[in-house]
Amino acid sequence: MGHHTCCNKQKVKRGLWSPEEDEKLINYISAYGHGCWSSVPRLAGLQRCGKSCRLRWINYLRPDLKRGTFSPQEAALIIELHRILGNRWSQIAKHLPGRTDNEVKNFWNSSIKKKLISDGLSDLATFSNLINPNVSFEGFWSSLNTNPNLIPAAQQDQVYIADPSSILQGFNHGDLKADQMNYIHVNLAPLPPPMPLLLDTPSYDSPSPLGCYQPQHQHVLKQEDSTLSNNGAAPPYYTGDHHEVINTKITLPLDDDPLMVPMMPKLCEIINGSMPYSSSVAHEVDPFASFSCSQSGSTTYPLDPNVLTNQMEYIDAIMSALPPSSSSSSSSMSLSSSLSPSSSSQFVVNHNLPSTSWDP
DNA sequence: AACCAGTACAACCGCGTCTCA
DNA sequence: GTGAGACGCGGTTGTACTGGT
Repeated sequence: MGHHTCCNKQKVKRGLWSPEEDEKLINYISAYGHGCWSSVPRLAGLQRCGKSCRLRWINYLRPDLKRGTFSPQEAALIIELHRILGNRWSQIAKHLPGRTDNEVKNFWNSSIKKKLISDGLSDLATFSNLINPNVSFEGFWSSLNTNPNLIPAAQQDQVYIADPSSILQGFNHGDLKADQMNYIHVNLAPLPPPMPLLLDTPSYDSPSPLGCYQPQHQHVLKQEDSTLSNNGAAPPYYTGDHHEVINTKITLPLDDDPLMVPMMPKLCEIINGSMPYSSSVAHEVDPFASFSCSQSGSTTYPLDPNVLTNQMEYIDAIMSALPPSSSSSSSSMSLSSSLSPSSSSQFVVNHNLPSTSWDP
């Protein structure tokens, strides 16, 4: 248990930051930028190590932070992203504008994790309850049985796949990180045929190295702060108070990240039928629709494979489908506003989503 | 009022990765 | 190619706060 190398050189203060220290740091970075963090404390007149300054700035003082409690939509998004990405908090936080990895991690450990454990249910079940607390796990699960695109109910006990990697190879999707294998029994249970690549879809960009196709202008994004860039990949940054999303196309960070799980069929896709079975009509997918359709709603399952060909698009779809958050500066857009002019929804779902409140 | 347990979250730490001389 | 320093990430700890007794 030692200190940072930069802290060994001089006596540094530790512990909570005082308002005066905050002010010094804000003033310095506002005027000069942080540059080399190791030199920031000296130049800013702080008795702190550079690492501590960096952390304080990133997690607390940065002006684009949202702060405040997490909205139900953000909570649901975190749960779903965690299901996909595991404990990669920085990756998760990139999809929650104004939130830091530390904040997301703390929220997970203090609230969500506890709730999942106390409920004694899988994250899947709890997620469905979060989205629509009026739908029981049994009801949610029964909706799986009534989806004509799924395997017969009698086979749904066979959710465990001894060697999921062989299944993934069938999708030509590469490797999985070990901790993500835990989810495969959920994600791949009702396994469809391999997803065909759509090589000549005009609305899609050139293929990524993984063979995925990236939709252009599915969302309109603005990267507001170049310092937040992710090696050129542009996570969805939004324009602060205006809840407005402007500019550019989706890019995928999959290229440089061998740990990123490529296109697995997701439970939501399976449930709402967005798996590759037929149809050439493109449609938008509401990943949450399946969580709210099990009881009284009339549901037509979409059958089109043209969407969600990888997990990042899947995440984007989740974010698009989330209703505007009352407390958030909007990581989420309304579904309608996220629809591209050329693609209209081809499926009918009675959402009947009650307003939910996050009550850990 | 005092104590205690639980909670939230700020901050620290170690380690892996990156950059550059 | 290599080593040192910087950076970034995830796990963990420490502390302030809150509510119950």
